Amino acid sequence: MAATDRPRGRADAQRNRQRLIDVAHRAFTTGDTKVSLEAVAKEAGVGIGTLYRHFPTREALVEAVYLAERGRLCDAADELLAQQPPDQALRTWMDRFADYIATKREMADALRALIADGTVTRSRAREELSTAVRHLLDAGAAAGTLRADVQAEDIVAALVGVVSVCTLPEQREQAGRLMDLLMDGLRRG
Amino acid sequence: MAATDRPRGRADAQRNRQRLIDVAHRAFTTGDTKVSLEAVAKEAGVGIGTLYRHFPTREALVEAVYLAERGRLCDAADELLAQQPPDQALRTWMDRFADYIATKREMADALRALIADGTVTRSRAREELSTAVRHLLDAGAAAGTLRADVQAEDIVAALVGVVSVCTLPEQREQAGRLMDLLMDGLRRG
DNA sequence: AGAACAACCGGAGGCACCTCCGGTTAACCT
DNA sequence: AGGTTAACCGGAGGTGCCTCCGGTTGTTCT
Repeated sequence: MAATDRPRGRADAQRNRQRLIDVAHRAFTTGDTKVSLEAVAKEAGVGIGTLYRHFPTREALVEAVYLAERGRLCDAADELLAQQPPDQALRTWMDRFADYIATKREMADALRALIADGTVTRSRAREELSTAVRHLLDAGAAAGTLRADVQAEDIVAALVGVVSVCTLPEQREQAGRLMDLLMDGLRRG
Repeated sequence: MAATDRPRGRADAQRNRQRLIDVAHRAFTTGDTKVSLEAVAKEAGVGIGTLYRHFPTREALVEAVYLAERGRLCDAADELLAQQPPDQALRTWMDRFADYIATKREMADALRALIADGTVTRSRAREELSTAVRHLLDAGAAAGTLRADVQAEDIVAALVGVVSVCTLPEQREQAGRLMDLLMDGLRRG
């Protein structure tokens, strides 16, 4: 019986995986232009094959990189609900979502690919975001301020659509207007 | 004085340009997967350099290919206004827009790139679409059924966002729901 | 017609993506 | 400790994107 309970794979594999995530994180946030995955692999000291085995698609890597931050974003939904009426909380959360994406073009592309590809990609990101939105919508429906016939997945799709189109800083205002419009459609009466 | 009034460049250049458009049109609509521009050039019997000189970006080629069809789509806005109340006309036009894009993933990508890039790309496509939407919005505002404080460019961006996220046939329903939501936000009272 | 030149042609080349598979090695078992 | 093996490693290679520039040709002017 091993002392360690299921080491979950080889040690070198885990080390490489973490190294790749760290390097990618730095490259994504530092770089102003599109990051080359080959460069990430090289800087992490592994071959390109290793990178692709750990992260079969670019999106998979991006998702792993932003796992923690996305968790905080989703948690914020419940926290906002404790401080504001549901409809206001939803609107605030939308801004947080836009902020979250703002510095991470990679993330916007990844999310769009995830939704548009539409394969059975039950991605974790999509799941978490839908759950967060659902909490907000349910609270609003219970309070009577938001419509009850809206699907959380649709709102996530809408938000991803907005940020996919409004990627540049100077388009931030437009994103705000579109989210306002969305809210107008979501309110009751 | 030449009989022809300004031949607009060399004859072979024009021939090649048209050939590229024809081949690309066939390739875009026939192909199920992403089209290789190298393949288009080869099938048109020209070098890749010639293709890129005529169409500096992939978007430029796509725009040229769908010029006529897009013109018809934009004309439809005015025709719809002659047959339906403005708000209904707008909603119908949104469906036409989605249909237009449906068989042309290339077009959706091109439009998104055009809007997101946000450079001074005063593209013809963007211009025409905005004009069509503006007619619909203005008519609705005059009739009092639609809000008057909405910018046509925002609606175009929203529609492009929707179709960028709902590209697959099975996501067509979701696109419809999002457009309904958008309309709810646009109506007055 | 013939010359001169601006415009056009086309492919080689550099970069990045992603796949595939033979060699290597950490983990486990006896 | 030593053997077995499943899992991992990594880079060569095929494809597509896009640029660049020397050679070619249609057009125009005399």
